[in-house]
This record gives sequence, C-alpha cells and structure tokens, in this order.
Amino acid sequence: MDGSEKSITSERIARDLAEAIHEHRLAPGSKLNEDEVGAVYGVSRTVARSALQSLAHQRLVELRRNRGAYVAQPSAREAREVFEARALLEPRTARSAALRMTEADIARLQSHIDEEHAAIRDGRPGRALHLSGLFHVEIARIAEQKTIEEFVALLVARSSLIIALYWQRRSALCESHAHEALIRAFEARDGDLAEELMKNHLLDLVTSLDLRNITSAPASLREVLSP
Amino acid sequence: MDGSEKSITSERIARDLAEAIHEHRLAPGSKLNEDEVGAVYGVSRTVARSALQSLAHQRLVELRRNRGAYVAQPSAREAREVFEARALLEPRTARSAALRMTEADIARLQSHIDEEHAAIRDGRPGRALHLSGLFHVEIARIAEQKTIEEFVALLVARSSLIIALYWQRRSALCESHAHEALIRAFEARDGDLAEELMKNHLLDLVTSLDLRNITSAPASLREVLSP
DNA sequence: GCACGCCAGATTGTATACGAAATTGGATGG
DNA sequence: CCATCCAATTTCGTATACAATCTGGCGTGC
Repeated sequence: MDGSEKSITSERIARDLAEAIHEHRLAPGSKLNEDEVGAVYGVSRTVARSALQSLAHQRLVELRRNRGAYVAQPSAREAREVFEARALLEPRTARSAALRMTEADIARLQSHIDEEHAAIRDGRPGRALHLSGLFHVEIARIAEQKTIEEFVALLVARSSLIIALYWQRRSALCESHAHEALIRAFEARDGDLAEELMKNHLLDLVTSLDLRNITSAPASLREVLSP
Repeated sequence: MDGSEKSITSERIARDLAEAIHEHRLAPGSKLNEDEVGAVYGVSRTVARSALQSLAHQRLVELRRNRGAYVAQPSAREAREVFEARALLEPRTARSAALRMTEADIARLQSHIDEEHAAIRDGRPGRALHLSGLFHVEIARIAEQKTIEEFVALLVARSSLIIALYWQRRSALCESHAHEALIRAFEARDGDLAEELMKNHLLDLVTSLDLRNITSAPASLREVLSP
C-alpha cells in the first residue's frame, strides 16, 4: 500500500538509529560521527551520511555545518510545542479510530500493551517507552489517516527525546493505565470518550515533565549568555 | 531566528526546486534526473541527490529505486488526508495567532495579500498560489508554534501539488477573500471568529477540488489498468 | 604571564569512478 | 504475426579520493 521502494540501506540504518534514540540507548547530545556510523554498519560514509540526513529531517538529530551530527536536544519550548501539536492531532484522531476500530485492531493494540508490560518486566524501560509510543502511531493508522500518522510518528519520536531530557517522576507506568482506558473506549466504539481520554492522557504527559526552561539546549549558549 | 546552519548548497537547491513545484513550473509527474539537476545548479550528483532526498522527505518528490525522482502525484485519498490534517491544525492555530497578533504581524500578512494580488495582475498565478500558501504558514509562525509551522508548511506544499492535480473551477481568487476576512478577524483579535473562518476556508478549499478518484496517479498504471 | 596568531589533526563537504539494477528495443524462434 | 529472450543503454547505489573548514595546542611577541 505504502511507498513500496524502501529498504535502501540508508533507510534501514536510519530506522535502526532512530530506534536506538527512541529507546534511549543513544542519549540526547551524543555525537554521531559519519565514519563511526559507517563502520558500525559496514558501509561507506556516503550511506551513513544519507541516514543521518534522514534523521535530521525527522529532527531526531541536528546537523551542524562542518561540525557533525548530534542527537537532538529539544528545548523546553520545543517540548511544549511538540505536545501542543499532539494535542491538536491525536484526540480527534482517536475519535476517528474508535469509530473504525475492528476486533483485529483492538487485538493488535492489546498486544502492544502486553509487549510493553513484558519489556518492563524484563527491565527494558527504553523499549517499553518505544512501544508505548507506537501505540499512539497505531491509532492514527487505524483511523486511516496516513498523513496524520506520519506526523504523529514524528511527534512521538521527538517526544521520546523530550522524555529523556525532562522526565521528572520515576512513576513508571502511569502510561499503561491511560492506554488501557483508551482500549476500553475503543471496544465500546465510544468516540467521544476516546477523544477525551486521549486529550487528558496527553495533558498528563506534559504535566509529568519539568519544562521550566532550566538548562535545556546547551546548543545555543549565545542566546542565554548575552554579553 | 530559525535553525542557523542552513544554506548548505543542497538545501538551497531543494528550496529552489520546492518553489518551482509550488509555483507549478514543475508539474506533478515530472522526472528530476540527478545529472540534470546537478548540471542546472553546477554541482555534482552527490549534492543534487541530497536535495532530491530532502524533497522526498517532504513528500514533494517520490524516489523510486533505480528509476529516479519524480514530482509527486498525490492520490485523491492523500489529498483528502492532507486537508483533514490541515483541518485539525490550522483553525486552532489561527485562534492562537489572533490572540498574539501584533500590528507588525498584521501589516506583514496584509503585504502578503498585496503581493498575491500583484502576482495575479502580472499573470503569474503560480506565484500567487505560492504566496497564498505562505499566508497560512505565516499564521502558524505568528502563533509561535514552530513545530506546527513546520507541519503546516509541509501540508501547504503538498496542497499545492494537490491543487495542480485536482483544481476544477477556474474561479481565480476565492482564496483572497477568505484571507482578507481572516485579517479582519485578526485585527479584531477575535480568536473564535478566526478559528471559524479558517475552518470554513479549508472546507471551501476541499470542496473546490474534484476528488472523485478519477485517474489520480498515472505513476502506477498497473493499478488502474489491471489485465 | 597573557594574548594573539599559526600550524597540525580531525571531520565534514564535494566530486568522481565503478558496479548493479531495471528498462528498452531488437533479434530470434515458434 | 506474436511472444520471448537477450544485450545495450540509462540511471541509480555505493565506495573512494580530494578539498574546505573547524578544533585545539603550541609558540612567539608583547
């Protein structure tokens, strides 16, 4: 259905790196050297470079001219903006999804949650976070909104970076309960409820972050320390 | 104010090509040969390729493995999805913008409209369409939502392709009147009205398109002419 | 002792070269 | 006359080589 012609090597590498960022195995600010990336995957710099550019387009890495590629460090402001965008897109999409939801879709969402719990049991919180992000993307897919799905995927990926930087509570899985409540709304095909639950879920996420603009992005010190 | 390290050659070329697509100087389906693009801008295929990849990330061109780059031809379905995404993002953003709007912002939006009229007088409808798209992006900028601004810019660019493919009425500038009404709402700092006007403006846009899935993407004839 | 400038190392930006995949057109055989 | 197959061509995918730029340390001069 989709594009079709993917799976070019560079795209595969980009996906792999994105997953590593997603799962917090690569911390924000990490430098991604073209030679190193190429060496890791056994390809030349050309391919590694292409993968890094792809990630830059997704705002997961920042390219600095003649300096290199670094895992992005969203500022507190960017963090707020990402969640404001999600607040516009996701609740209405959850409503649409609720109305189109099939049994197979629900099963699939449930298995996502199960996997997530398994990851937590196995002590892989990064993987669990990744999966909980995919839950949101899956909802957009079920709503049959490919364009919105793309955007949600971008926003979820950036949210992962934001959580890595600004997460404050250690309360592990407030997430899952929200997701389970959503599933119940989906089972009832209750669009209104799904929309409302998603809205509150996103609000909870933002308030669980510490977005007073402490430190944030060392990238542009100039803006902070004017002479 | 933006990123900072742009103006790499490939980004400049990508912007230039994007503008050409935006203004309908490059029709949907046009082939963009890497060698030709490189020759036009006096750079090597490496740089041309990078620019084309950038456009592919914006979904303005479609890359087909071992086939080349073609200006995208959104299907009727994609067209609908693009406008559904816009319907979620832009009305609320127009409301925010109305509340933050300064005199300078209003003047800037007005000059956009003036330029648009001038372009029409000069018989450059493509340029006028481009400018009317920038009007929407500008609103997101005024709302101080950089993330949403990015998305709106992407959607506006794709809308330009969609209009090139599915525009049916020759009624030139129903657009401008909607934009002028929006400006009046902004002048009054009337968020509710701005939101409502934007919502209706987008609805008008969709209904002015012919999205019965006739023909759409000749790219894959195979799907249309099954044996 | 401090500041300025310069040089070496490293890393990215760009160009070119070679190999692989896919289409095109004609030749061949039925 | 049509279908099939093969090679010639085009175009892309990847690797490598060279040039430009930045970082950091060293030395000289004040």
